[in-house]
Amino acid sequence: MERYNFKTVEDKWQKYWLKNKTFKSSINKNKKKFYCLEMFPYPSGKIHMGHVRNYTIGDVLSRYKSLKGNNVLHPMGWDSFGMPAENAAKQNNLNPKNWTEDNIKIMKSQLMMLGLSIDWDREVSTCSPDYYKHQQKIFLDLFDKGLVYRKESYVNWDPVDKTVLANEQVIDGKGWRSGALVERKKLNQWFFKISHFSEELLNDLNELNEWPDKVKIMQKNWIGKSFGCEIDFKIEGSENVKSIKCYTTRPDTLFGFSFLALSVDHPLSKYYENNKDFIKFKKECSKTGTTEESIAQANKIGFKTELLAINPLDNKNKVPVYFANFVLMDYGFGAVFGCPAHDQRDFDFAKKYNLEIKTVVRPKNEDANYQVENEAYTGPGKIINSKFLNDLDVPEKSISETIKIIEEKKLGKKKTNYRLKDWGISRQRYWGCPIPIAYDEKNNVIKIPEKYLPVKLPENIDLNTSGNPLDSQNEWKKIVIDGKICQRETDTLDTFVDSSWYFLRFCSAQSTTEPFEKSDIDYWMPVDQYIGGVEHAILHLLYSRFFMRAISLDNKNTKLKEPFKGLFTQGMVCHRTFKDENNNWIYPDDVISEDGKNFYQSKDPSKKVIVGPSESMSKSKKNTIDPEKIIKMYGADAVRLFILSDSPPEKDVQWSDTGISASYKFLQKLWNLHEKIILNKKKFLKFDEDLEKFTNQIIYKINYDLERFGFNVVIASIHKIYSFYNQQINKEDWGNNFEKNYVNILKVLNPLIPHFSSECLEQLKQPLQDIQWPQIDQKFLEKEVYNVVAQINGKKRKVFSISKSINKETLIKNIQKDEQIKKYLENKVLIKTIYIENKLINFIIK
RNA sequence: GGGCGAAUGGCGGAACUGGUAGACGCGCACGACUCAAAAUCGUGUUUCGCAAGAAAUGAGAGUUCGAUUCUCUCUUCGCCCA
Repeated sequence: MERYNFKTVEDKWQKYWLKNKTFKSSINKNKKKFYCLEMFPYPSGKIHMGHVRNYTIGDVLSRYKSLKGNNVLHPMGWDSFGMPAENAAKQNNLNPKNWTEDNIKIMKSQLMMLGLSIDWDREVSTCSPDYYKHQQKIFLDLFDKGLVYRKESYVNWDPVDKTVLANEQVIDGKGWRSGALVERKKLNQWFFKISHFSEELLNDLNELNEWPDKVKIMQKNWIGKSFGCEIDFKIEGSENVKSIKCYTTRPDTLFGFSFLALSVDHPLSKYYENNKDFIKFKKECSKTGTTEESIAQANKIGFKTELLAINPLDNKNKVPVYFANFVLMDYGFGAVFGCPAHDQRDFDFAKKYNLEIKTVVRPKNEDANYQVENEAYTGPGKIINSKFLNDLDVPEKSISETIKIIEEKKLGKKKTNYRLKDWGISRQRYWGCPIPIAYDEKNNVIKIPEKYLPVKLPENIDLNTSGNPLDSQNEWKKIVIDGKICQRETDTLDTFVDSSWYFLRFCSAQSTTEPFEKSDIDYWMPVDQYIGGVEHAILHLLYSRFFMRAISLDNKNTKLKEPFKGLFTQGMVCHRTFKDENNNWIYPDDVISEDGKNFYQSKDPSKKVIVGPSESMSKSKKNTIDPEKIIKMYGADAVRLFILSDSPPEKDVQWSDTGISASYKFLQKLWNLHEKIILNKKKFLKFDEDLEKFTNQIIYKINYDLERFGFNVVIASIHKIYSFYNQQINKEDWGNNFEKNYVNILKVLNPLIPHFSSECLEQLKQPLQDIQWPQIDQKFLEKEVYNVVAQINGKKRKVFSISKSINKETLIKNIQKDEQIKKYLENKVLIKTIYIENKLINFIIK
């Protein structure tokens, strides 16, 4: 017998699949299609275990669906624009394009090593002009539909690096690279009008019944629909201003009104442009970041104006008007009324400026003398101190009743508001898709005509300039359109744009003229199963849903709205963390242990290593395991088996060395079993019913578990298969149905350990084209003997093997006569007998 | 602070719509093979108890003949949002 040599076997089949284009997909209307997509990777250098898990899940599913007779589309590409390339290029004096392309080469070869069933003919890379020229077309299409616009907006500005920072590059209010305090700076920027679809994006979540509820709830909260009311506040104390419009979700707290706060960008700010104190205040405000979180955490500051706002429900109630740093121009009208007792921000602000804090809501368990003290009360209760609003239930009645009154008195009107803001897509970066726009001498916006597309990135570029490197590309910026000399837009598109339609491109990856073709997306879309990390639950998925709608809007060819029919979010891959005495992280590779309890540095075994908790693998904590190294050591099938075996796929999995080696050993055992089977020369005479039953039942179970993503349970079943068959081959007579059943088992193994399965099937002279999932014979699924549990007062006392044919009365009688049961029943009164067919009998006695 | 979810042996986890808790794997123990070790194979392995048996699914209550599963309260942890 030979040992299983995974190297030669895996290499052989990977070459075979590539050469035969086994996974090439094309439209076949006679077959049910299945579009399986995993979130494509950013080509950062090497694949990590997270990729291995993600793509293994997708691959098992694709192969399984294919065996089930589906026409499977399983493509792969590269999310290859983005900052890491630009940063790496800066540091190492390289070109981002070369850096990216080198990484793609490495990562592609690594994915090949995993034996994935990918149609590589459809490979796309978002940084390739072949891809982004179509994206520019889509941009112009959305522009024509009025879904793209330009406006002044704030960015995070690093005053030292003189560059715009993404939110995640701002750490504790400082630039991640320079450490400088980040400022808010206004720039003219491009936006997608995602808000046009707010209501639809929210409502249609209800139709996504193959999405995890968790993700739908997150999206719902992100869209943040709220009902409220816009109110006109009359203003005293100024010639210029007669009223200010506010939006509020809590009109019921109007009697607690003690100030009105405006955003520094509110139109009224123009009257204070020459006020030195205001200028100073505005500058102070610019130090607050642009995220909601940073604004919430920032110290609340205000600039008091001479204006007074009048409470629309109580003319005698006149309060000061402030400009305040916590009010955003993007939300409502950039003006809020302050009710300190029932809003924590307002409370903080009122405390600081000594404003009145008037309690108008009491919790249900307090009386009307209740007073808010150390913090705002935002919970439910009843209205107090509010004249005609008193005693209304908060929030059920109070808000709607107040709005009714406000509308009757014509003081304002009901309004729906969304937290979802339009999507800012301008990035002041080089390594992204150029925005196909230019400006003429009068700064008018000019679309770049289609014949000039793609707008390609210039290749020779100095990245070590401050700000956007494209700004200094004077030659590139110049373009003549219809005889007019124009300047190109130098901002590039947010990389989330690239990933918002790549699933469409995969359907027509080869089309040179169109981003995608009607016949292709009619057949392939939507994605039947999308698989990826939960970290993309909001932005990427929401943007893709927006894109599908934006493209479909007024489009004769497609009306599709939801790109992803099914969504699965997998958990992370975790590993223990290690540190040395000086609190430096250490790679698992540099750690040794003999007993699994005490750990030492492999370079210097006298030095102890401190073991930390298991956390998701990350480069910064150095708790990573290199997949390529592991594949080379144990083989792809073993890695696939392990990554699926230890935890359910939606939960985190712990990487363990003993786990992967167990998978490797198990494959050896399977191989030994296979060798014994094919070397056996025995004649098979009789039909073996036990074998037939076992095989049918286990395949039925595996099928059921695969459908529900229970991969870890599937692998438990495979272990059972091994034990069963290993016992079978020690029998004298194997049964004439042995090979048939064994071949079926090998087919079932194919999605999970494809190299191994293909090799075994080939040795048994099985055809390798169009392998079909075995047909289950229902008659072998039925059990003839059941285990029936006998309980006394709900407590298990004995288990009986009962044949199916026996009737209820006889069964109960027989069990009552049983020695062990009898002793419990003696001298007791039998009150009730509960009988569940083929499962249990419960005697209730007293 | 809000939302969502989780908690089961030494460890990862299993248990269909409420019906034998601990499948399967790891680890550990013992045995076989070996001069020995590794590898491999076999047996055992929730806890207490010699046993019969009893207890046990984060804690506490409830519904039920019967609860890991349903309801409520609490604790701890994770994720997302703020």
